[in-house]
Amino acid sequence: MSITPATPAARPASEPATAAPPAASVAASAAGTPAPGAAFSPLYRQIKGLIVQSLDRGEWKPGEAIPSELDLASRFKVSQGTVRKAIDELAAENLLLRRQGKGTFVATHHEDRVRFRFLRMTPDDGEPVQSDSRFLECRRMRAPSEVARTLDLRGGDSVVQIRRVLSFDSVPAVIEEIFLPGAQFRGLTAERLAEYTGPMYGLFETEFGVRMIRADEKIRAVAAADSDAALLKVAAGAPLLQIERVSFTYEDRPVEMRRGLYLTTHYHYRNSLS
Amino acid sequence: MSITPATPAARPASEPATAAPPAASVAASAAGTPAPGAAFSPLYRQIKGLIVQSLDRGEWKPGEAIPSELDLASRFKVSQGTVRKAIDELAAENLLLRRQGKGTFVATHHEDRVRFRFLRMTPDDGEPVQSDSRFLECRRMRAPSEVARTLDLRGGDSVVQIRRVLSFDSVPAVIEEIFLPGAQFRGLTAERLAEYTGPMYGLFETEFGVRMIRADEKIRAVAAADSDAALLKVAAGAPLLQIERVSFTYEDRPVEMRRGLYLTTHYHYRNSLS
DNA sequence: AAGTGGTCTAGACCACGAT
DNA sequence: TCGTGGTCTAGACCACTTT
Repeated sequence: MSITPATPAARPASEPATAAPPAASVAASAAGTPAPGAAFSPLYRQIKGLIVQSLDRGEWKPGEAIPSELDLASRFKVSQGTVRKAIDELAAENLLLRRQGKGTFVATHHEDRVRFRFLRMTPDDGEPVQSDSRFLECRRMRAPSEVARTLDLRGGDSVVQIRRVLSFDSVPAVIEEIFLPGAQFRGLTAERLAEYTGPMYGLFETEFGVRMIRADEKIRAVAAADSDAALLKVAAGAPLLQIERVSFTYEDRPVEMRRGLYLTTHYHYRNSLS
Repeated sequence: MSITPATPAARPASEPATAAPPAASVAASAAGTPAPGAAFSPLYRQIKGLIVQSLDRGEWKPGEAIPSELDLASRFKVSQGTVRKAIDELAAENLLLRRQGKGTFVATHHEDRVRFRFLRMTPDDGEPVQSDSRFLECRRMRAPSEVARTLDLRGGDSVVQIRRVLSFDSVPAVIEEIFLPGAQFRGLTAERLAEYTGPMYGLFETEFGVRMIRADEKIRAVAAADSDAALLKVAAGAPLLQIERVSFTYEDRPVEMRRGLYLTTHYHYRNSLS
């Protein structure tokens, strides 16, 4: 990234009167003479990076509007079209949300549309049901090696371990174990979790400034262990859907590791391939 | 769709000398005066529809290049930018594939990149392994009511039923049952299937002109029935991943219904949420 | 009426691949 | 060298929302 927030477009102060705009050459010079093997980065992608940086450092909060395209264009000293293309990509990645006539907004987990992208369990018949969660555990511990590895922590770093049971219509259907980096979730307690109503990622976002953007999942069918079977009120050995999820925030930094066991007799995991 | 293939851009033959191009008004007039409640459809989306029609009727075959942006622009009597935006969306939906310097190509299941979007089973360690399939059945029958419903067929229409076992490293790991509309798959026999090497969707595409674009899946954990357990060489009741898939071709027409049972002791289903 | 994002055009130039 | 897609700009106008 050769364009810095301080001097957004480090370009030669060319005369604006120039008939043929040296557009692409500006991008090339801004990106510096590309070293052999260095990837060419178009202007709009650099602008995109700057916007992500601003999102990351919380310059605009989830739910808020970001500056208009023309504002950003003048701030970065590029044309509106270039800003537009940067925002287009960010909107396609669901980091931003465009609303014609109103502005462009930072996506938030407090909206259903965002929430259902990360909540894939659906009742076989009928509409989504409100889930209610009972917390079994919420404690701090040194990160187990596997957790440290996937969350990119050092061996001795602390993590928060959460265990909970989710029920649909008062029927227990999900067991979840969650690991979060302790440093980013100071003050997270069982009470905070219990008293909060709404999506968990919403809590992370508003209370701890950590926004989940993307997640990778590994899905398997497993037999219920005795303890899990008891919590879900099924026979030991009953088939359960196991989902291991690693969630990422801006710039692909991992911030959550989650293992869920799902009873799928009346619910299924929906997915779309394309 | 008010622009027809015959008269692509049914616009008033305005003088090209006009300084201020009546671009947007053209789109509006092309779309007709929108009835109250009728959605406004921008020009590039109408162009996109025309391109999809051409793809659908096989004007350009999978793997082939479509005409250049300038060619399409002059064919449709719009600017290159408008064609570009239409193609951008089609590329984002994986119907087309852009290659700088070479052209824009119709996506094909004979490419790995496309194939792995529909093949989500991955070994826990190591790289993807070639699967080999044994066909248990391939016969024609009247569509069962559930199949007829999801494939949008009439009650008495014929379907092809295929049953097969997939093995990784000679270890049986998947049982699949597939239903296809008989009318679109005339001449599909067990022999044709057995002698064909490569992805099944590739066969559908080149032999029957049916291109899979998108699929919806419902995923569950189930206990292995006796017959399935025997095929997979596991104990009855063993947990299996069950995936029900409905695949769609152009214009969202359903063309395949598939039910798979997966042994996930050494493999998992990978997914990315965003 | 003013401000925002959305569409459309036209033209210049760059990066890439084939010739 | 040429043709392809890719980037960038500038300007006009449309659609939607709020004032």
